[in-house]
Amino acid sequence: MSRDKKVLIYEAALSLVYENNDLSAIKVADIARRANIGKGTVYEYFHSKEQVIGEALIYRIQQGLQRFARLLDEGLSFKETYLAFLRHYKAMISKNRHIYNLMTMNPAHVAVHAAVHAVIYPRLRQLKDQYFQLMERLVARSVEEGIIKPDPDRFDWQTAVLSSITGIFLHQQFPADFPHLGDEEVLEKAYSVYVKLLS
Amino acid sequence: MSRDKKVLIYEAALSLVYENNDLSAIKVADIARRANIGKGTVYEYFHSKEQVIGEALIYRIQQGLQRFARLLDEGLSFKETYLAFLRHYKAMISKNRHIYNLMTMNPAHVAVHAAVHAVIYPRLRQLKDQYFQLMERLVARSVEEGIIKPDPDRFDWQTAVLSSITGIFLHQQFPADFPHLGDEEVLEKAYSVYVKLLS
Amino acid sequence: MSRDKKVLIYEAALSLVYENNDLSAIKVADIARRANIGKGTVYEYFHSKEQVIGEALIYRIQQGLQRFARLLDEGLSFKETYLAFLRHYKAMISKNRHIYNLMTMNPAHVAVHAAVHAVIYPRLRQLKDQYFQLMERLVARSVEEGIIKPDPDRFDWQTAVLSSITGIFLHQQFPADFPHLGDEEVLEKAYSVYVKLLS
Amino acid sequence: MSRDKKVLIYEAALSLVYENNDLSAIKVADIARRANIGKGTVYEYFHSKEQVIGEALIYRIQQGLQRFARLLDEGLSFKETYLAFLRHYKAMISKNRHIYNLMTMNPAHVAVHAAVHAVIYPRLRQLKDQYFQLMERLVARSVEEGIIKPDPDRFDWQTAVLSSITGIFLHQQFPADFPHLGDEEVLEKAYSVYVKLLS
DNA sequence: CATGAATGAGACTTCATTCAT
DNA sequence: AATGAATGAAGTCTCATTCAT
Repeated sequence: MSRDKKVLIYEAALSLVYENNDLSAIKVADIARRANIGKGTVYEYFHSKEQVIGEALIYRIQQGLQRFARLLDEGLSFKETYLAFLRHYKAMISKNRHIYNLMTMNPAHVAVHAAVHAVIYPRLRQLKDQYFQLMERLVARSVEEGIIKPDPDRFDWQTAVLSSITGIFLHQQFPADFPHLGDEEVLEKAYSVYVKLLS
Repeated sequence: MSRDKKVLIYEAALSLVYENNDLSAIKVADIARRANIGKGTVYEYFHSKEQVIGEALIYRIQQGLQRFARLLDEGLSFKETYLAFLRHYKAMISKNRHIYNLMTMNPAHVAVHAAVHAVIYPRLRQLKDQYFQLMERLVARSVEEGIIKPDPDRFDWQTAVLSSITGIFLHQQFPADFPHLGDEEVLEKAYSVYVKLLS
Repeated sequence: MSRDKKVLIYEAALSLVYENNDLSAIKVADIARRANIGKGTVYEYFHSKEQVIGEALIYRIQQGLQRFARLLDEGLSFKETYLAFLRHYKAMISKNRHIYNLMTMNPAHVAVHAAVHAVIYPRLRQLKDQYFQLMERLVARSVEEGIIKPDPDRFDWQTAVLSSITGIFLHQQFPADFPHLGDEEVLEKAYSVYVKLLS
Repeated sequence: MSRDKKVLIYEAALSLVYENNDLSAIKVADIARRANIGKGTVYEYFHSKEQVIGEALIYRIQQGLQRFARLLDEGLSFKETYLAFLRHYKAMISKNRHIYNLMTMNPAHVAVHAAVHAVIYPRLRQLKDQYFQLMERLVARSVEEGIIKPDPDRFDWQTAVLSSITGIFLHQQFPADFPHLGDEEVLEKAYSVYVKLLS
């Protein structure tokens, strides 16, 4: 019961995260209203607003990891898997714009409220490791299929994956700059970035 | 005199942006204290806190653009110029961690307070165009020097540049993951990402 | 429950209106303290300070109208009713001096803060109409009793009533100027003003 | 020189009093701008904002008294003088509406900021006496001309004069209620109120 | 368990007043 | 004498959190 209610609150908080683009603009009252519960009830399950949002973000990341793990188990080819992975990223990015926009222009932009960060940080490191472990399985598959050279450097393949994602971001953020490029073409390009960097 | 005082306030605000990692956590009182002026003085020069922070960010971006433009005029080789550009980025990123950290793990993270964004947005587009125009000059130089293939696609070279930066980010954020890589090696790798993607 | 708390706040605000003689000098903190509630609670029931004060004034006017209506239903003679009406006015005036004082000396004096006025205005017109409708009933009674001429002009009887009130004001404001006049004599004079103007 | 500058500031303040309908909404910066002088200059001539506004009001009242005195010396008939007096009142009222509107509906409305009042009060009493002395001369003339009964009671003639003014107010505030009445007719009615009450 | 009314700390912003020029 | 940049006290309003029901 307690588990369900927590998830209900997570989903409410996340839907607001997607809409607001600024974590500190999210109010406890909003979360409660979105979840159709009383404001006080939120505090039956969490100590603070920051804990709600922080845990909600972690919850979403974990979902992404599970989905990624399931995708890896489907036995698809590397390319199919990689494209599915990128498509998922694309979908997530589209829920919350502005991110890339500001980031590339000036690194002096900001990610999360310090208090939320304090909640997330201890578990984020571990989630990141899980994430890259899954990614490593995917990379291994591309080696097995002979698509890239064997035994790529850890830094190189991580850069390669992030570069693929970067292309996706770029297209998503400034579609008007690339009228000649359709969604599928961008995915192909992103795939080819990976291949080029690791061949 | 108005100009000097505004710059004083910009610098105070930016120093807090670097420290705080969350724009809405910055208080006008902090900015004033940091600038060694009274709270009310801030409002002699700006209409709102959001305007202060928004314009301060734009000010910093413009500084970066000027610096980039000067760098391009120094007549260095492409590689020297590109590495200098990446070094500058690296320095800026180091002032404000967390950005990449959260962004790559989950795009459901957030950039700026809506009110700040409203101040920035109208001018950001234009600054981005200037930025990419300068970048285009740099790319052209790499073509002239025969380092990459002629006439690269707009999307491809933008992706290539951003991928170089991505590698820098990665190393900066998780140095512990790459104990074998020194700063200069990472810059070389970032350079080679650009070359590989556009050859 | 919302209703009771609103009335509590109205009464607190009105007691301050009576004391302060300047609406914009009233602070939300004062209202809250007077009502024995927290500052924030005021904002649970009202959007702004101006709304509190504006609605409180309307509330008091409505009370006066209800009282007036009840008085009319008591079946007293015209003179008894009219004197009771004037006595009530007198009591209200005594709560807030200065009004007449300044008004008659120079019309360049001011009534209410613009923001309060914006709250009041839309409903004030309607309340005024109710007020004059009740007054019309009273006037009709004086006709029935043969005290004044039938079918008095609207402007004339309104002027007559206000002139009665004016006498009351005058006595209230400058009692030292009229040491020979007791309260009841003034009421008699005010009554006779009405009769003289409409006979 | 000092005198001229003070008058300049008085006029600026008064023009704002007429516009604002709420004394505490008037800012020193506004007064200075309106007078085309620096904000600091205001404080060369006055100790506080309240002193500026308070003295400006007194200045205007004194002007009215002088004008009234001059009018009395013109040797016009009582009726001509009385109508001229009422016309002047009418003109002043029209500069600042809302006054009557609120006053008659609820005496719980407010006149002036307490601090302004403190400036005005000591001199207002004396001005009022001057005002009623002039008025007494006017009343005496109506006796001489045989328009009213000799030796009217002080309270009665003050009430009569104020009742005349009340009619003017009424018409000014709610012109839509009296479409059948023109400006001159109202003045005639106001005159006749005086006559009826004192005959 | 669930609620939401009540709270008050804390942030933004205004503006009368000062004072160095 | 005149100025207006600088100031900070003071006031409005928000919202996370509590707690009695």
